[in-house]
Parts: sequence; structure tokens; C-alpha cells
Amino acid sequence: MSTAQQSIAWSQVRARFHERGLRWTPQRRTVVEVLSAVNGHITGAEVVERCRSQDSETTPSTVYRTLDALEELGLVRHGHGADGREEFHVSPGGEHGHLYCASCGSRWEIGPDAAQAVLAAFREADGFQVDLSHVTVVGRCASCSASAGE
Amino acid sequence: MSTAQQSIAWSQVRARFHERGLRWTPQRRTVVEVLSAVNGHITGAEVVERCRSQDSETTPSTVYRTLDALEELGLVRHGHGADGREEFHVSPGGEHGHLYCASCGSRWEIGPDAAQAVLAAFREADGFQVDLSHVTVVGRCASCSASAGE
DNA sequence: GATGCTATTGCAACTTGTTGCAGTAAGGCG
DNA sequence: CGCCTTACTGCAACAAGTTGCAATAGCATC
Repeated sequence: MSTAQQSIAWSQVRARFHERGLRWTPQRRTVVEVLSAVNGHITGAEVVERCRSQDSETTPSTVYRTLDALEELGLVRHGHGADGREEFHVSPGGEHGHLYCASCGSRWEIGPDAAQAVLAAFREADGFQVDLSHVTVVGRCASCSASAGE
Repeated sequence: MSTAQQSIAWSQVRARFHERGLRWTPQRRTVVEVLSAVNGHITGAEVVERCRSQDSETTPSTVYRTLDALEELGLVRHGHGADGREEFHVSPGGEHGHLYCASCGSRWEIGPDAAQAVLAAFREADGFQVDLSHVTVVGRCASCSASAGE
């Protein structure tokens, strides 16, 4: 896994901020610490909560603004879960989308094969370059549609 | 277009409610009137606003609950826009998904060809039956990715 | 180490929804 | 036509974000 790479990336965050004339503050440090412990994805509310448990003074607006800044630096990407709630994908190296089964509620990642095929489909049809990691695609998983009640 | 069909559908709403032991109230009538004037999709907030302009007493919770009821009857379907906000698709006969260009902000419908291809891609990869109408797929349109700045 | 510019913070108010609850009113029935 | 059951409604409080603004505090400089 890219765990080693990731830690390098996180250790460089401060420098990345400075490069852009942005400031390194205790609040941002907290957010980055929380994120560095995340593998995959996390909701906005969850980030706020974890920051709060590390520093009770944490304010939601600051967290969301820091998340925006980190997204601009390319360290996280935001998307939306099946319910439309914000979701942040950490470790941009491993871009991936999600599938959500509306029937049984399970979730899983979109495999590279499917991703390729889907990207190709959109590209051929409209020349559209989709970003599958932005949304959670909803539908029905294989077992649920097999036992499709109605 | 299926305008004629639609008006028939809306005129049957009351009966559909009764069939299920649900009640027909002035508030629901207002929501249905608002929806019957919609072609395509509308956000939740927008429905509330329009209902309010027709009946200033309108309460958001009632509107959202009515929308849920209508969804159960299959008269509308909800999804989420690129920003995760709720969006209701009216006229279920014309199921369709949306593409949103993160670069220029334009939106358009996913054509039947692309839809077919995408559905096939997911089905083949995981046996997953996606519901493209549930989310707005984000990416970059042909012209934006052509003039891709960076 | 003090200074000044300005990126950030935290507050407060607002947006979009959601939910529990007690009171209200559809509408089937006698 | 009045009664009764229980599906709705409206309220109020909450959850997840977002935004404007005045005060604070990084940090580059002297």
C-alpha cells in the first residue's frame, strides 16, 4: 500500500501551504492530523467530530474551510455519499468511486475494470470526461437484484 | 412529449393516495399542483418556495414528507445535484441522469446511448445494476477537456 | 525581538433538510 | 350527519454545511 508515500505527503503539507502563501495554524494542523489517520474516506461531520475530540475548541467553519484548502492543494477530494452528504476522499493516489446498494445498503469501490468501461462509455457518447470519484453511484448489487423481490 | 400522459397521471394522484389508505389534504394538493407544473427536475427548496408562494402557510416538513409519499407512489424520484442538494425528478416516464461539468458549470442529460453503455459496464464488472438517475455525474465536458487548462 | 500586512479564525445567522410529538382533521362507518 | 380511528400537520429543536465580518495571529521583514 502507499502508506509510506502518504506519510511523506502529509509531512509536506506545511511546506505546500507555505508555497502558496497560506498559513500553517494549529487548527489546520489538527485537521491534517485527523486526516492522516484516515484511510479512504470520511464525512465532513466526522472530521469535525474527530477534530473536536482532539481539540474541543474546534469550530466547524474552520474545519470545512481547511478541507477546502486541502482540496485545492490536491490532498483530499470531496464527493457526496448516497444521501448527498459531503464525503472526503483521502489519499488522492488511490482515486476511486463508490457504489451503494439501495437495497441492502452495502457499499464498495468501483473496480478499475468497471471504471475504465464507464469512462470509455461517457467519452464515446459525449466526449465527457467523468470523475467517478465525485459521487456515490446508487443502484442494486448483484445479489439484491438477483433476489429482486419487486 | 408525454404532457398528456402526465396530466392524466397527476389527476390520478388523489386516487393513488386513497388506494394506499393515505389522505388527500390541501397541503398535498398544493405540492402536487406545484409539481404538475414542473418539467424535468426541481430542488426540494424550490418546491417549498413555490408552495409557499401559492399558500403562505406552507411548512417545509410537510412538503418534504409529501415528496417522500409521492416518491413511494412512484410519481417523483429524488436524486442529488452536483452539490449534493436534493433534487426531484418529475415525470418518471422519462428516467434520465445528469452530467455536470465542473469546469464550465453546464448540465445536460445523459443520452440513452451512454446510459446503455454505462449500465452494461457496471453489470458486466460486478453485476451491479446502477440507477443513473439518482446522482448527477460530475466531470468535464468535451469542450472544457479539449481546452484543458492544466 | 518588534512591526505590519493579510490570511485565518470564531461568531452568528442562514440554508437545506430531518425528526419527535401533541393536536388536527380526513374520511369510512353507523 | 356525527363519531372515531389514525394519517397528517405544524412546531420546535437538531444536523450538516455555508457565509459575512470584525478581531486575531502567522510570518516575512527590519
